[in-house]
This record gives sequence, structure tokens and C-alpha cells, in this order.
Amino acid sequence: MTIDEVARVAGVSTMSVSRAMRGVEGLSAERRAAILDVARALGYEPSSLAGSLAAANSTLIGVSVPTLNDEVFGDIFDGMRTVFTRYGFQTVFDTTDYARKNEDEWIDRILAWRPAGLVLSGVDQSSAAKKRLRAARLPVLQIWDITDDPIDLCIGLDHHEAGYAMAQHLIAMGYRHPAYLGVRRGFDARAEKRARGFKAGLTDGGVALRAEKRVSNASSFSAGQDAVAALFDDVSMNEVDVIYFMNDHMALGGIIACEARGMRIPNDIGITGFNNLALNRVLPLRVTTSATPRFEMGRKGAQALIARIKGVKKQPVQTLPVELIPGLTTRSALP
Amino acid sequence: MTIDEVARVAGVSTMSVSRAMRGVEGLSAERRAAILDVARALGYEPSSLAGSLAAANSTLIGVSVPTLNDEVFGDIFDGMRTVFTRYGFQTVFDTTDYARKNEDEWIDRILAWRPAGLVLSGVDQSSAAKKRLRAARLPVLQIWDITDDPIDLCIGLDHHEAGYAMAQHLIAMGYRHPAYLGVRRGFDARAEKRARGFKAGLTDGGVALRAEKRVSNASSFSAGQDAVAALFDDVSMNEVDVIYFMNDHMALGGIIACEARGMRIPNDIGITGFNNLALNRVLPLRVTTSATPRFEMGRKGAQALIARIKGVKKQPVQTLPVELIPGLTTRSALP
DNA sequence: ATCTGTAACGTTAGCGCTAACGTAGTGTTG
DNA sequence: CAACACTACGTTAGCGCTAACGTTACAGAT
Repeated sequence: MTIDEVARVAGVSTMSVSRAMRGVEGLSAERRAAILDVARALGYEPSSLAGSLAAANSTLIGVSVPTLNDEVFGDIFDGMRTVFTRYGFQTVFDTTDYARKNEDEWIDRILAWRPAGLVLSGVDQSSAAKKRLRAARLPVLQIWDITDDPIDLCIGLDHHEAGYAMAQHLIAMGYRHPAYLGVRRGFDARAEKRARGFKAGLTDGGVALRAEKRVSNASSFSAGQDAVAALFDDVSMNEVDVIYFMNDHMALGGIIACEARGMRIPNDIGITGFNNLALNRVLPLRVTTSATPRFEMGRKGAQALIARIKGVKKQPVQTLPVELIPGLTTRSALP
Repeated sequence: MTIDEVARVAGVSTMSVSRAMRGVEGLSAERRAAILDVARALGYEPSSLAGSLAAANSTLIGVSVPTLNDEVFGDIFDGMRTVFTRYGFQTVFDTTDYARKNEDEWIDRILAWRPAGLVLSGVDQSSAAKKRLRAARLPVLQIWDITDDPIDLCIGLDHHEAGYAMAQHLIAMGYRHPAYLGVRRGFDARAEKRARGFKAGLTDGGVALRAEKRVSNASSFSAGQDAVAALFDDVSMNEVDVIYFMNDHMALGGIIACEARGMRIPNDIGITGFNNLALNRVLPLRVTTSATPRFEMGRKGAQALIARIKGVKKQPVQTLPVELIPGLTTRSALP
């Protein structure tokens, strides 16, 4: 069932059917209604494939996230979806498992579909990819992190600042022997920025990092447990008074591992993370964490991208605020 | 940069470039290499839009899931992605928030792209949608639930049976005063099937359901807390000896709420759920739950769909096993 | 010398749609 | 009432690609 067939049955030109289906001007109301009736009766469905080819525009938006295995990118995606759906865009989706190679290959495949725009997670794409996307002059949104040199648009958090603020908070709370626990370097660029910010904050506050351990390459509850095990293989329990975990997932696993060792939280040790996951918001013992506006980020980012697709580019980089949520670091200062 | 331009520069016909780019037969090795060199030098990227239109096939697969806000569909999607990526398919993705209307509208939009196949969550699509998809003779995979009357292919769990098995387990463990806590009816069809199976299992075991509460419409940690509050507003704590939660999310929230009420788990009350989430696998107190092979389901389902797209349809419905994981119901039988 | 088969190409005719432009018909204006 | 503007259409020429088929060259068989 093609547009020509509908035109033939309705006794009009194909352009009239095209105009009727797209709801564009240049058609009387009666004729438009008649055409839509015929189209419905025949079960005609316009082909976006042919339409996009002819009009040299598509309603496809490529979205790449590292993983769906935590609620972070799920929340961001949900926020984007509310906007994209409203404007009639489709998302062509893939996960990269934090591997640049996967992302580069995905960019190849998605560009072949001539998408209206792209959403990439973070700002640490391969330089080849950045160059290509800039050359393609395609609307691109980098999300979750920020940079001075965006490909096009960028919305995210200042991860370095979040780590720095956490260090300041811990020092203010009286902690003097902090440890950092995360995953292997080069895996999650944002986590590394937080770690560096944290260390800078400690240094500026005159406090030394007591220990730093990195385990596996997947941020998960069990990674948090493993990291605690690795930490206390190395230093004794009373040498560390607070742990900054890479994120809440690891922190929550870390709580379990610390309690299993007989440590009382927060009396014996403070626990901090990043993200303020849903789970953390219901726990009786909540980790001190940085709340990240994930849904809002997705929504605002999608709006900016759509504005950009329609030709409006206002603010290339938007930094959203991170809120420090006090939790398991609320005891009084240590001696 | 089009195929004709590459052909002109390489001094061959467009068909030769087409054959070279797609790696199909009918070209000498030297010429193929020469063409690929020219294409690379010119930065030529074949247009999947034009290719799919001309060849009347696409590498787009539509995937619809209710939500990404829990790890269930994230795991399923991860499993599918490993397969789809290997075979060069793209996923056009959307979430429906458990609303049929959203799903129907999405089906309209995705069909316009003439996808090679579709993946839908569950088996409870609107009858109009089922009819349309059957009429379109499109490869369709329904995932996560099973049915006698699939649209095309189906891979999932027997949710009724999972609920039934849990009832039998609880009775065998000596529980006699169970409660069911979930979300509003008509929201999550699979959860309802588990609830019905659970009740059937109780009835067959000669045990009556002591209470049943339904809160909000989002299965979350906090919904589990709310449900526990609603339950004990209505019945006293010693009238219920075990709770079957709709899923692990609610069960884990429920644990927190029960402990906040001073109940000891599992001594005072047994806690059970569904899914065996990652979090449950690291907790010191783990809920009794049904482990669901989510990644595997995605992988196998995607393989079946691709086989179907390539013309092979073996087994229309695959039921994957659910494993009951004992947890917070392991005390000895009650008096 | 002729025939036949086959690999390696090129040519043609679309796929289903839309941008751009053309044209008829109907008012509107001075 | 000619000149003009405007609306409501239709016509033409592609968008970039590939299926199908045609052609050529050459090897080997007869």
C-alpha cells in the first residue's frame, strides 16, 4: 500500500495525499478529510524510510549510553523520552559497556541512518569520533559530564567539583583518614574526575588520602564488597575513618561488607557515595552522597537538542547543580 | 558524498561500488580493494535509508519495554544487544510506562520505518495491535511472559507457575498466614499472574490468604514501604507470618519497613519477592525469591528473532525455567 | 572455428516519497 | 476591468541506493 495507490483511489495527486498525511498547508479541509478517510480505509502507512530519503531529514535520534545496568542512565533516558516522544522523534539506542571501540562502531552504523541528532554519554569520546561528528555538522548532545570543548551541545555535572565538595564536607565533619574505593582507572571517566576532585579537596584541606583501592571493572554492589575486602587486607580498620566510594552502588555494597566485619556505621566508619539512588532514599542508614538531577538532565538535554535540530542553538554547555545529601557521616568530629 | 561520486572517482559503475561496500559477490579482489580505498579516501558512508528503501529490507529492530527503572529490562536488553550487534541490527527503542496506549502509538511510529522485526514486552498488547502485527506478517518477539497464542515468537517465564511454586514453598516451610503486597491491578500484567498463581497455590495447599494490599502504581522500594504500612494499618503484626511481595524491589523496601517497626526477620515475619535482583545477591538478609534468567532470555530471544527474520521459525514459544532461591523464610516451621 | 559456460562487470528501472515549481481558479483592488 | 494576490491543487524531477537483467571477455571443450 503506497501513496500512489491512495492517491488513485481518492482521485487526487500523490502530493495531495502527502500533504494530507503530513498535515501541512495547501489543502482544503474537506479534501484533507476525504484523503485521510481513504488512507485509513486502505490501511495506508507512510514510509518514513522513503519520506526521510526524499526530504533529506529524519526523525531518528541516536542515543548511546554505557550501560542500562544501573538506574542512572535509565533515569536520563526516561527524561529524554518524554521530550522526544512529544516531538515525534524515535531513538535508535545502543549500549557501549564503557568501551570506546563499541561507541565508534556504533557511530558508524547510526550515521548511515542519517539521524536528526545524536546523544552521547560523557565527553570522552575518541578524538576520531569527535572530529567526524563535528565535520558532519550534526546536532550532537553530550550528556552527564561537562567540558570546555563540546562537540556541539553539552549538559551535565561538574564531577570534579562534586568530588571536591565531598572532600570539603568530610573534612568539615572532622574526618582525617579518608580512603577512596572505585574501579580500575580508564574505565569510567566521570568517576575518575570525581576521584581527582576528591583528592584535590583533601589536599586543599590539608588532609592526606589514607588508602585507595580499585577492583574489577564493573561498578556494582559486589564490587563495593570486594573493594572493602581489598582495603582491609591492606590497612587495619582503625586507620580509616571514612570511605568515599565511586558511587552509591559500591557504597551500599560497602556498607554490607563493613557491617559483616563488625564495624558500626557511622560510629566506626563513615560511608559516602555518589548519585543518591532510589535505594538510598529509603534506607534507614543512608550513605552521604551527591544527588544528581538525572531525569531533569535528560529532559533539558533533549529539549536543547531538539531546539538545535530546529536551528536554535542557545547555550552550548549547561552545568546542572549537584546537591550534597548528608547521611552516614553525621557523627561528631573524631578526636 | 554519494555512491555515484565514488563510482565516478573510482572509474567504475555505481553497482560495483554497491557490491564492494556490501561485500557481495561479483567483483574481482583488486577492484574491490581499489573501490574501498577510494570510498575511504572520500569519506563515503552508504545511506542505510536509501539502501533499505531500494532493497525493501531494513536492519532496524523495534524494541519496546515498559521501563528502564529497574534492572529487569536492562538485563534483557543487554542480552539482546549482544546478539543484535553481532548481526548488524540496530534497535529502535522506546519505553511505554506500562501503558497500552503508548505502546500502540509506538507501534504506529516504528512500523513506518519498515523494521526487520519487533520485540514487545509481555503478551498483553491491545487486541488491535496484535491483529495489526499478525496481518503485517512481521517477525515479532514477545518477551518476559508466555502465552498459548503468541503474535509470532514468544520467550518468557510462566509467571503463574512462579507464584504457585512460591506458595507451595511457603506452605512447606510452615507458613500459614501469608499476605500479598503489590501495586494496583491492571498495571503490571505479569505481577497479576504471579499473584493469581500464588493464591491458587495457597488454595491447593489449604491455606488462606490473610491479607492483600495494593499501593500506588510504581513498583519501587518506597512502594514496598508504603504497602507494609497499609498492611499493618489493617491487620496486626502477629496475624501475618510471611509476605509475598510483587517483586524484589518492593520486598527490599518491605524489609526496611518491617525492621523499622521492630520486627525481626525472618523470626517474626518471612519476606519473599521475585527476580533475584543484584542487590539481593549481596545482602546479608536475602529475600526468598525466584531467580529469573533475564540476560539469557534476551540473548535467546534475539537469536530466535534473527533466525525468524532470516526465514527460520523453529519453536514459537520458549518457556525458561525459574529457580526458587531460599532466603528470609528459612526458620523452622511455626507452631 | 564455433559453441558454451562463467566471472566480472555495466545499464535500466525502479523503491516511496517530497521540494520546488507550475497552473488554474477565485477574489480583491484602484 | 486589467492587474494582482492568494489558495488549492497537479507535475516534474529527483533523494541514494539495489534487484534484475544485459553485456563482455575469456577459458575450455568440441
